[in-house]
Amino acid sequence: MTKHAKLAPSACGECPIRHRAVCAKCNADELAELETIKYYRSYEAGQTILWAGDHMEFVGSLVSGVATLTQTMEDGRTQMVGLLLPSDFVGRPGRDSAAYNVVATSDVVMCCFRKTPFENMMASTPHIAHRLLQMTLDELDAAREWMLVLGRKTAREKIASLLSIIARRDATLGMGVATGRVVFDLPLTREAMADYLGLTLETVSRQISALRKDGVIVLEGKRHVTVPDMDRLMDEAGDDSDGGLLA
Amino acid sequence: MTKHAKLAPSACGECPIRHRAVCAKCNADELAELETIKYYRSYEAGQTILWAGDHMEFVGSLVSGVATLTQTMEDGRTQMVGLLLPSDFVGRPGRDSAAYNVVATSDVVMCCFRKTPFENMMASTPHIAHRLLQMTLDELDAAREWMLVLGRKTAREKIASLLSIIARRDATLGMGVATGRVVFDLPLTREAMADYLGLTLETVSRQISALRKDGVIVLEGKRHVTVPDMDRLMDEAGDDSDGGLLA
DNA sequence: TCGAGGCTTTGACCCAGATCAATTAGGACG
DNA sequence: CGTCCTAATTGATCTGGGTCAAAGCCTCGA
Repeated sequence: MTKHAKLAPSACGECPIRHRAVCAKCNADELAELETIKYYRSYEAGQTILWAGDHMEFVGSLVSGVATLTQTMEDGRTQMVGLLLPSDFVGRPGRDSAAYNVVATSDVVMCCFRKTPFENMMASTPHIAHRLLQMTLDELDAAREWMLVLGRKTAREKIASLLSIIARRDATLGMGVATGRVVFDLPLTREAMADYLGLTLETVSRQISALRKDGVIVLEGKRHVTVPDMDRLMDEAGDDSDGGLLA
Repeated sequence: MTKHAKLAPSACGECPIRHRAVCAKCNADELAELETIKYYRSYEAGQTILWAGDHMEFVGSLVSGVATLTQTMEDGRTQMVGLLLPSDFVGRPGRDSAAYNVVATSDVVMCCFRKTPFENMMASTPHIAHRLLQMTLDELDAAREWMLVLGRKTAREKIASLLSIIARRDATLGMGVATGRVVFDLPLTREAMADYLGLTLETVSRQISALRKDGVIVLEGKRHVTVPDMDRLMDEAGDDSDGGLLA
């Protein structure tokens, strides 16, 4: 999907480590140290990267691909609680196990930092600690934003919310704010969307069809989406907010 | 409600500042410094403590009473995204405005620290920064736990989840894990419960009646609840998890 | 003691979204 | 170029929870 190079603008263009997670201020010494504890991992679509409760040996960030955080009840009902897109952070500094299943939705490449050295570094460099706190607060805001979607929005509004979040995210990766015409590929199956939105996949399909019929979106194939008018979509989402979601 | 003194055991019993938020390691110097920037505020039931977007001049923790974090859509639909009970933390270190409305559900006393000095202190004392990160991660886990409740549970399970969380919380304030018989007072109106659970107040009322009829809970008046068998309640909640929620 | 007004409960009915069940695309591959 | 397999669409029907409406029940103040 998204190539590493394509990511750079949204992260930091001036240092060798391109991930927002760690290059808040680009101190050369810290970056050099980070390089020494860095490695890459890749996963295939469908593979579970971490099971809830698993010991975590790294923290890192997505380089390419899409992964989801999911929670499952014994009877099989599942709820996605976060969507990880390139440059998103994976891991819980200071915790030694995963809280949720992390599943690769497409082929995934992740940039990992070994956990203990990373945490030591965090303890000694306040601005990294601060950056992590801010990122965690962002995630918390996003999660709470999503609680409103799950608890109070209709199926149509839920779909529009999800589409506008993905569109916005994709568009701003390129640069600037998403307005007017936006084009992107859905990184999720209908079932994954349903799990995210607390719906069934049939309802997701029906509502997408309805939005298409009403001209809010244009579909080519199953995944390629054109939004002719971003404002219209945001309106359908019943959304005053300006961003949010995405772990 | 809960008196400050009653809180001490759940916080730190060995230092003059009893709030979990800040006494992670009880360094005397830090505590003395905290004392100099500390003050109290109180609010009446129903009063809005902060509006979303408000400038925040303090961070602090609840001493007594109950407050809620709520989000509202233009058409009036509202979703509660967090429940603040005594010892819970209020504020977003490093941010200068509130993300959600904070509303006092009962009369509230809050212990506040002036924001700038508190943040300076945080920047200079890594263990406080670390503690805040851990608390934020707890909140994030709780929020995501709640996403499962909102997205996938039935009305009955939602009610049981809320009751078991409040029961557990109340019981463990006293000490130990909540099992067997548990007694507590509901700190929320039916409407507030509905806003928390993404239901209507009528449905909340009906499901509470149903749980009473089935002997899962016993009610005296509208608010005083006895849970004869905590395991039974957790079972109704469809919950394998062990805690969670509560900002 | 008696209202008045705010919670709460309960009933009757309805509808958005779930469930069950076919069909219909798209690929990937021989 | 078929054919197999999985994702997606579409239809028919059912139901959990919403909506509207009418009592009940505390509490507080006169």
